[in-house]
Amino acid sequence: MGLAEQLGEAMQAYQRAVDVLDQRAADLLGLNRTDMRCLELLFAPEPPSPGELAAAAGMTTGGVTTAIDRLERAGYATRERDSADRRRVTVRPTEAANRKIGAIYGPIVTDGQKFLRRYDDQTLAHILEFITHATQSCHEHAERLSR
Amino acid sequence: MGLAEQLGEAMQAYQRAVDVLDQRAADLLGLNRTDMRCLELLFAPEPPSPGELAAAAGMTTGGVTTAIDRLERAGYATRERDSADRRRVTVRPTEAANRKIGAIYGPIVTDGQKFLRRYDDQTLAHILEFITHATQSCHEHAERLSR
DNA sequence: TCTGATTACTAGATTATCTAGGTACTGTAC
DNA sequence: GTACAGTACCTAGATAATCTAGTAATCAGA
Repeated sequence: MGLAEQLGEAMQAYQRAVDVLDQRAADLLGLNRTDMRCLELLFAPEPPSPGELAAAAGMTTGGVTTAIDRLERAGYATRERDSADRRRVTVRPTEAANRKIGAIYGPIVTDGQKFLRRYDDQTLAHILEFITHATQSCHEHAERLSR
Repeated sequence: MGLAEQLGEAMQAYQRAVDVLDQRAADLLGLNRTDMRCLELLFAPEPPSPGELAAAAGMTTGGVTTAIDRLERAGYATRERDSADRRRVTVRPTEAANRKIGAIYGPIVTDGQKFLRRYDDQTLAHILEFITHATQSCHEHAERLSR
C-alpha cells in the first residue's frame, strides 16, 4: 500500500477519532450532538443567521430555532437582531462557550502545535496546503451531492 | 500568524467542512446523523458489538439497538451472533453500504490521491505522521474527557 | 449448579425534529 | 403611500428518535 493510500485510511481513522471526541465534548457541555454541531458552526468566520445555520446543518429553520433556544438557555449562544434588516438574526457563541470549548479542545491544539515543531517551514506549508485542499474538496463535493 | 497556528485554524475549518459533507451524505443515504455515525463506526478495523458501538457513539445500548434496527431495515448493516459467546452480537456494514458510501466518498478520496502526487515521499510520510498523531491525540483526549 | 456479571433487547416516557403555517419585515410597482 | 410578493424567523402539533428502567439469555467462577 502506497503512502497516499495509507494517508486516505488515516484520514478515515482520524474522522472516527474526532467523532468520538466530539461526543465526549458534547456530553461535557450537556448538549446533544445536533446542538453541539450548531455551536461549532457558530465559530465560522462569519457568525451565521438561523437560516444559514439550518442550511449548513441540514435542518429546517424550525428545528434550528429550538436548537438555538436550547443553546441560548444553556448560555452558549446569543441572538442579535440585525439593525439594517430587522427580519434577520445573527447567532453568536458566547464568551462562556468560547471558554468551555477552549478548555476542551485547547489541550489538543497545544499538543498538535508542539508536535509540529519537528517540521521545517516547507513541510508545514505542505501540510497546510493539503488540509486546505481537503477542506475545499469537501465544500465542492458537498455542493455536488446537493444536486 | 505562524504556519503551525494557521494549520490549527485550517483543521477547524476542515472539521466544519467535513460536517457539512457528512450531512449531505446522510441525506442521500436516507439516514439521520446518529445512524450515519453508527454506520461509519462499523467500518472500524474490527466491526463492533452493539455495546461497543454504544460506548463509541455515546449512546445507551437501548438507543443503539433501535439504531441498528433502522440500519438493518435500510439494508446497510447486519447482525451476526457470536458463536463463542452467544450473548454477543457483531454488527457489520453490508456490501450495499460499502458501495453507497464508496460512491459518495470515493471521488473525494480520488481527488485527494491525485492532489498528493505533487509531494515527494518524505513529505507524504510527514503528512501521514501528522494525521496519525492527531488521531492518537484525539483518542487520548477523548479518554481524558471521559474521566 | 448456583450466583453474580455481562450482553442485547423491549416498553413506556421523554426529548428532539419536522411539517405546515403564521408573523414581522423588506423592497418594488403602481 | 399602498398593495403585493418575497424573505426570515418563529410557533404548534405531529412524528420520530432517544433514554430510563427493567428483562431474558448467556457466561464464568465458587
